[in-house]
Amino acid sequence: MSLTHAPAGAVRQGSLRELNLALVLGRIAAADRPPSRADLATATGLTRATVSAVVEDLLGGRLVSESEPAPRSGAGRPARGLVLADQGPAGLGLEVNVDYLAVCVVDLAGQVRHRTVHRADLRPVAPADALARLVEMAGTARDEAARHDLTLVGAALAVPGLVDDSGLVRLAPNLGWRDVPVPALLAEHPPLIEQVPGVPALTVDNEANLAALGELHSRPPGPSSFLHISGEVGIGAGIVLDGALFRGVRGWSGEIGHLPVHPEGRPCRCGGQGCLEQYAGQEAIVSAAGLARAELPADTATARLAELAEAGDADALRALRDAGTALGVAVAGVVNLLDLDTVVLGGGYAALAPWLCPPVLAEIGSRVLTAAWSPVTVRPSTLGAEAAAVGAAGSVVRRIVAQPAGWLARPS
Amino acid sequence: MSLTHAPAGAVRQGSLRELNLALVLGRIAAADRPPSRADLATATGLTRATVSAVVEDLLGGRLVSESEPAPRSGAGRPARGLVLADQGPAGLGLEVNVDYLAVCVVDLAGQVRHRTVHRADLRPVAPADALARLVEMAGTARDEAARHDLTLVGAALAVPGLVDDSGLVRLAPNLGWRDVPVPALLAEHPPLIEQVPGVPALTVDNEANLAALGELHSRPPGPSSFLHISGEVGIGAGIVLDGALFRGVRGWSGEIGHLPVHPEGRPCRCGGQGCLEQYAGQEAIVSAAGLARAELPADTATARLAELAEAGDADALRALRDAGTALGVAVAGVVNLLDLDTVVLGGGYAALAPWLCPPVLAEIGSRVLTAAWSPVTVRPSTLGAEAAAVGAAGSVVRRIVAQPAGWLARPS
DNA sequence: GCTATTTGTTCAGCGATTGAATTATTTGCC
DNA sequence: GGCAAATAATTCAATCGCTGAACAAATAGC
Repeated sequence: MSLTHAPAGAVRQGSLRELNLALVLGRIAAADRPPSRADLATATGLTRATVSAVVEDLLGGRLVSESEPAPRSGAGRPARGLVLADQGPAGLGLEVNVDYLAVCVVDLAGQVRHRTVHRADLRPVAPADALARLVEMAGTARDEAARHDLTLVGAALAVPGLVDDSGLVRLAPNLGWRDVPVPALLAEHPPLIEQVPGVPALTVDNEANLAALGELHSRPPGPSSFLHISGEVGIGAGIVLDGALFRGVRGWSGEIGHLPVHPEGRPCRCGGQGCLEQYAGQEAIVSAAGLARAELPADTATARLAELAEAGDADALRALRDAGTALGVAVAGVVNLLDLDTVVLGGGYAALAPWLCPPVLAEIGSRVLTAAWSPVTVRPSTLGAEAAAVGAAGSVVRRIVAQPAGWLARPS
Repeated sequence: MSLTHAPAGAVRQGSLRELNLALVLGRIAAADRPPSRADLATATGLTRATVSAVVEDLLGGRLVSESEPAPRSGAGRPARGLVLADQGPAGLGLEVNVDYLAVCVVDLAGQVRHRTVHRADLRPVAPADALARLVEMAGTARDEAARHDLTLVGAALAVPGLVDDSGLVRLAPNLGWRDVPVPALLAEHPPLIEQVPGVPALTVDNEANLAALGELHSRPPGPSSFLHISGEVGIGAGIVLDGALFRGVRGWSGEIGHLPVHPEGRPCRCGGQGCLEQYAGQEAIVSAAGLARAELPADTATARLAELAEAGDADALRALRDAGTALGVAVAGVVNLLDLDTVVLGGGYAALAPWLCPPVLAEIGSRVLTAAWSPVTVRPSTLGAEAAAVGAAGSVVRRIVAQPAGWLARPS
C-alpha cells in the first residue's frame, strides 16, 4: 500500500547508475548465498549487460569480490559468485554507557572485525574524559582495521540519552550528562576517519535506536518492522518500521520507559506518574526481588537475578513476573498502536527473557485486539550486551551499501 | 537522518522520465503559488530544458494547465504559471459509517468537486444493501464528475473497522460488520471507474487512516508527521510519519482506543481492561455527562454535549475533563514513543476540542520527557465531519500525482 | 566428441538529460 | 520611441547509461 516516494532531488543521468549500483550491491548484501551476475539480473530486472557493467564498477571499487568456490553446480558455464568485500570501507562503532565503554569495527558484510570493551563506572567521569578514553580505544581499533585493509569511513556513537540532530547530547540521565556537545569534544582529537561523500564522519544517536539497528541487520535476517526494547536502568525502545529506524520528528522517539502503566502510581523523575520505568526498570526489578542495590554494575545485578530465578527463588520470580506484566501492558499499547508482530527484548532484558516473555505475552493476548488473528512474537535479542556499538558501526557501513557511489567516487 | 532507500525494482532508462514526471508534478502540487518552468528547474535541480520537456508531457496529458494570470511581475519575459488541472483524473471517496453514508469527488488539486451525505442508521442494514446504496450515490457522483470533465480513476472506501490487505473488512464492531468481502460485493455493480495503471480501482481502508490522510493533504499544508485521532463511538488513530500513513505490518495500526489507561479498570469488549475507549469513547463521555443514551445519531449527542459545556453545565464539563485526562494519558504515551509534535483531534472530538485540549495538554506537559524543550500542539481537525471520505478520494488522486506515468500511458 | 545449457561480454541503437546557444517577451532608461 | 538589460522558454548536438541480440566461454551429459 505504500506509495513509492519519488526521490527528493532531481533524477539526473548519473543518478541512474547510482541507483542501480545501490540496487545491485543491496541484493548482494541481502542474499543468503553469493549470487551470480545472472542471478542479480533476474532478481533486479536489469539486463545481464547492465548488471555486468555495474558489477565491474563495484569490483573496481573493491566493494565486492568474486568468491572462488562456485556457489552451485549444474549444466552450463559455472557462475562466479559475488560477495561483499572483506576489505575496503568499514564502520567504527562507539558506545558510552553507564558502566562501560565499547568500540568495535564492522566491515561491509556486517562482520565484527574488532571489538574492545572497557568496564568502568562512567558516572563520575567528565564527558570530555570519557570521550578521550574512547578515542584512545578507537585509535587502536583504527590500527587494527588498517592491518586488515579496512578503512574507517565513519563513526557512530551510542549514548543512553536524548540526542539532538547536531549531535548534542541533551540529556543522559543515568550517565549524568546534560547538554554535552559531543562533536565539538571529539573534534579536539586527531581524526581517525577517511571522509567519504554521503557518509557523515560522526553521528551520535540513542543507544536503544542503534541497538535496534543492530538487530535489524543481524543474520539471519528477521522481520523488517519490530520493536526493540533495551532494558537498562532506563527503558528505551528502537522502533524499526519497514526496514528503517523511526526517529520521530526530533529524533527523540522510543521513550517507552515513560509510558504510563499505572497513571496514578509511583511518581517518576520525568515528572509523570506510574511510568513503566518505575515498574520494569532494572532498579525496580532488582529492589523488588530484594537484592542489595549496592551492586554497581548493572549486568552483575541482572546475572544474579537470572541465577536466582533459575534456582526458583520466589522473590526473584515474583519481581520478574510483575515487571513482565507492567512491560506487557506497555507493549500491548504499542502493538495496538503500531500493529507490530515482533518484539525483541534487548539489553538487560535479553538475559531475563525466559521469565519476562510469558507475562508479556499474556498481556498482549488479552489486550491486543488483533492478537487473535495473528500472533505476536516476543523474543530475546540475538546480539550480545554491546549491541548498540555493533549497531552503530553497522549503521555506517549500511550507508555505503545504500549509496556506494560516494565511496566509488572518492579520490584515491 | 533517513537513508534514501533505493527503489525496489530496477531503474531503467524510462524510469528516469517517470521519476522526473513525478518530481515536477509533485512540486507543482506542493507549491503555494503557480510556479514557472524556471522556478521548477531551480527547485528540482533539473535543467530548464528537461523541465520544459517534462512539463510538455504533463500538459499533453492534461494533468497540468497554464494559469492565465501571470503569477508575478518584474523585468524580463513574464513567466507562465503552472497549476494542477481542474479536469482530468479525479478520485472517488466513499464512506460507510454508523449513522451516515458519504460520497465525494476530489480533483487533482485536492478540491472537493462533489459531495453527498445520506444520514441513516446503518447498523440494521445488511452490508450488501449499504454498499448498494453507496453505489447508487456514487453513480450520481460519476455523472456529476463527467459534467466537469473529470474522470474517476479509482475509489477508496472508508470503514470504521479493521480491514485486510485484500479489502476484507475483518471487524467493524460499531457497525456490526464481520468478514465482509467488500471488493466482491462491489464487483456485482457496474464499474464506475476508468482503470489506470498504478491506481487500484478500489481500496478499502480504516476510517481513521483515511481521515488522517485527508488532514495531511488539507490546505494550508501542516506538519508531515502527526497523530490524528478520530473520536467516534470507538477511538481510532491515523499515524502519519514523514508524510506517509503508517499502516503497520498488517494494516491494523492506530488502535489507540485500546491503549490501557487504567490497567485494572473497567473491562472492555476487546478483552482487556481499562482501555481508553471506556473512558474517552463517545458513549463513555455521553453517559458520564448524564445524557440520555437513547439519542441515536452520534453527532447529535456530540452537539448536545458541546451546547451543555458551552452553557457551563457542570456534569458535561466534568465528563469532558475526565475524558480529556484519559485521552491525555494515552496521547502522552504515544508522544513519548513516537516523538510527534502535533496531535489532531478529529471526528467527534473536533467539536469538543475546546474542552478536551486543556486536560490533554496538561497530561502531555507532565508526562512527556521532551515537552519542556519542544512543545506539542493539540488542535482540532480542519476538515469537517466527512473527513474520511475526503481523505479517501484524496488518496486516489495523490497516487496520480505520485505516479503520473500511469495516467499518461493510458490508451485514450 | 558433440550437443544442450548456462554464464558473461561485446556492441550498435536509443531514450533522456545536459549545456550552450537561440528565441521570445517584458521592464526600465535615455 | 528606441535600446539595453533581464528573465523565460525552446532548440540542438553531445553524452551517458540501459537494452537487446549476438557471441564467446565453460561445463555436464550422452
